Amino acid sequence: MTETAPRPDSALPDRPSLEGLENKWDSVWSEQQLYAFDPDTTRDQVFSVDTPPPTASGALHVGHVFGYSQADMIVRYQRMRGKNVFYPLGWDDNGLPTERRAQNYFGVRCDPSLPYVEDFTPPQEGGDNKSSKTANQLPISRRNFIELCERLTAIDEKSFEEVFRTLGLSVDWNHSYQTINAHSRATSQRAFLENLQAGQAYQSEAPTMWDVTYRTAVAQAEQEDRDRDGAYHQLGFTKTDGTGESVVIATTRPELLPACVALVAHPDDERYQDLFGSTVTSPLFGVEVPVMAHPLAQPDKGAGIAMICTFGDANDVTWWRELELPTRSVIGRDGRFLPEAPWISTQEGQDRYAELAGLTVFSAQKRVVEMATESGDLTGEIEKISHPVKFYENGDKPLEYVTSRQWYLTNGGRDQSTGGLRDALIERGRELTWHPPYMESRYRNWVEGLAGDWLISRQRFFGVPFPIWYGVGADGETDHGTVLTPPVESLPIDPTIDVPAGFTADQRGVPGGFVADPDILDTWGTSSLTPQLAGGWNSDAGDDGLFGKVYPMDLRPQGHDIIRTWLFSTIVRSHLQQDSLPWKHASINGWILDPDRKKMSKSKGNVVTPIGLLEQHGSDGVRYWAGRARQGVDTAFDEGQMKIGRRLAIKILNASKFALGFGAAPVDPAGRLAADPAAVTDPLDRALLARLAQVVEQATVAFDDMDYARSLEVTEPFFWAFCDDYIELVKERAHGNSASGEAGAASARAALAIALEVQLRLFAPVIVFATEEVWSWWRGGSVHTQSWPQAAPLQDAAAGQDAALLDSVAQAAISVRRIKSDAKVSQKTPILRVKVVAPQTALAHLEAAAADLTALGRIDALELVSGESDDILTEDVELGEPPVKKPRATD
RNA sequence: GGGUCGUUAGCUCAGUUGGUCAGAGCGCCUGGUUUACACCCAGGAGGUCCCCGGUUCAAGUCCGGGACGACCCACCA
Repeated sequence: MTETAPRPDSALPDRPSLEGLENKWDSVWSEQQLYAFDPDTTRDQVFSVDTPPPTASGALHVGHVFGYSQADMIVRYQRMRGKNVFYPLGWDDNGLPTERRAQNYFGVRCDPSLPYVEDFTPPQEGGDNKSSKTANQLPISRRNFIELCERLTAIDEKSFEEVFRTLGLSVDWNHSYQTINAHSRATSQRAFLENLQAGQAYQSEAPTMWDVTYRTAVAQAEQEDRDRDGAYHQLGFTKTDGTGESVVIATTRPELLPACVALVAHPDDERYQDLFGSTVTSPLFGVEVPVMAHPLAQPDKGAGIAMICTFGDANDVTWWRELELPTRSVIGRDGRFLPEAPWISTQEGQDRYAELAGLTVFSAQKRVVEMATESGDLTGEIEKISHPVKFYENGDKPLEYVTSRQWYLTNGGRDQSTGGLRDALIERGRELTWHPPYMESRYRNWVEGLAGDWLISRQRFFGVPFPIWYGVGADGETDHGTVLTPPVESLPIDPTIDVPAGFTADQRGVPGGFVADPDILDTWGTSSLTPQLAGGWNSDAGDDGLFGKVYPMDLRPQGHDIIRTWLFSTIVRSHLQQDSLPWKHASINGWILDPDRKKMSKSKGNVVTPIGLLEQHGSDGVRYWAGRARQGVDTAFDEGQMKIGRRLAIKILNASKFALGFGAAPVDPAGRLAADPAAVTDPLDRALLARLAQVVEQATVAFDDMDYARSLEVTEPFFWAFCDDYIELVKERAHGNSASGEAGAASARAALAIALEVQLRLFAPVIVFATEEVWSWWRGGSVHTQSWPQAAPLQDAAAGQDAALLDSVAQAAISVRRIKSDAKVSQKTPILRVKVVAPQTALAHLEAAAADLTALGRIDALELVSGESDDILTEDVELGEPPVKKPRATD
């Protein structure tokens, strides 16, 4: 690019302003395709970013703005370092949030039994209230429902993109993707089929955590604990040795009494030694169950002896499996008691169970307690407690264990052997470079604590269907052992519509035919593949294809709250699929806390929507707030910081206008700097460039470690000193009003141009709009595609001048200014005479810059003398008359 | 119960490998209509660096113990 001299003053705006810069520059960047990935490239030239796609359903959170801004700073730095940046941003529109939003927005709900309706018009559009009551929603077919979901996500994604553009994210929108579109569905299905073939995906009929509201299985990563009130109920079981003695157990789930399959105590518990191997009968239902020993039983909990039911909690599952107990399920998929309990052999027991059939868990508990109170089997006090209960993170009823056939993907939870999958995944965590490094331990903790493989099937509608069918036997029963798969070329498929090879549509569901797997994949089952989705693994995977040029990605930016979910599941998929890490670096951003140090979240009603902030403080102001926060550190929501950022952006505009207004600087023949370094002859000017070289070095070291905050932290104070001290000092000289004449003016103008241009580059990753605006006043192209500044040319221009000169002069300036502040007179007041006392080293500096210092202080007679103190002091001051004040316009 | 992070000025936070590290901004106080900027400028006051030990010539900084706060995980009979 050819260097251009600063344009004449007329090119500079009279009153520069931040208003409207976002729209102005977003349009230009978009039109010029400034952030477009260049496909003609090799992997080593590329810096690729795998951003977790946001869920476009619902409100955009200020946390998005925070984290995405930070990632964008790292990306912009890499672009300026000459990398060919691959920075797509997709939309995670696959899954439950979209379903729920579509239900509210259109006033519908999915009923898969209904037929598809052509040209369907939903009962409402734009609803957002609490019309989610099922009764008010129109039931529609699955296909109609999915069409509405897709319509809604298109609307939402458009508005999100507007916000991100306004924020100044340097995303290549040409490479945007959706996790529910055909390419993503095909990719997800192909990955699953390959997992299936490799034995990494398997089906199993087992007790799983089940949400009775959504009627779907729920994976470990989607569960959370909530404190709920409960109570210990003491129930007496009767010994069968003829003594009629009772064994009292304590339970918080008395309603599960009919599902009891055994009692269990610790093998070393002396109180129960005689009972092990014997049997007891349950109260109310009279079912005979064995008393068994197992080390998991805790002598100090409850009564020290527990009833095992199928299933109340994770211990029940363990005991049931390890003690090889029968299954007696009482709770159905709708959370209500099942109609029959055939293992109950007494008529009295059957009559009592009949009262429970069809009841919810809550009602059944009430009824069982009543019955046990009447019969006298409930003994002692009911002890109320508060205890943690597992919930689906989106649900409002406790999870229940339900036995069902589900699909699992290996994730190390069951392979804890040395050198097994779990170890391999922990090792992947070590390979990844974490920013900040301590975040790795969160990953490791989670992997080490996994209780089982990844349950990836969901009994929902809007999502990626399992691309499989099962054979139907001659008896009409589904044969889950016969899994029929489609060829990869046919993906994506919907097995409820498409037909497996070798069958015809009329064989669906008939003996000897086939039946579709009715489930969809966990939304993480697709969103864990974002590097593959964005990188074109399933469409452009050859050595010369896109995937070979961008994968593994360089950077994964995300919040620490989704390390255990998104980050982990993505590592699992890449490990299984590509035998590699999905990315080299993970940059982990913190959370936004409200002023009370609580996490900001929708449910707490303290969420601030970002668009208003961007308008009020300017995108540069908001980005500055994000840029001051370090990676991984939870950060207070602080509009004060945004105001400071806005002030900085305005200052950049004003200072630039001023620095460029002194007239044209000599052109650098070598073209490496904004002006001719040979013209920089004044010691003060050289000291400025020497200091700036140090700043460039520090900022570069910081950014190489992805530490945008540190870079900003060294750049910002330099800039303020540049404005308040340096510019003030050289003002007169730059105008040519100095004894040094034209040579002195040329030196100042060159130094101003060089320093300003370098600072614009240093600020560009953070303050994207104001820097671009200034750049456009006098330079060609965009600041965002310039190279990151280098220290060496600045050092050369400084010609060995010690940067400390700048500090000495700044200190002297403070002393001189203090004279007038203390005297409470205007800084314009002349100083007739002053003696400045400085240590020997500083004295030489002051002598070199004496002319600029006298201009700054309006000093007539300046005497520089050597002193003992380390400080720079003033003596023998004689102030002149303050300038005449103009009379005020009023009063 | 296990793990991780934090505690520095009224507030929000920097303080690399122990040696100008007692810092910045905001807020506060005192001044200034200074032709780049009143969305400004100049000057100033403010701190037992959570506590207790230890290592060292020297400790916000390293080690041990503790307190408080935040988050993740586990426990749910």
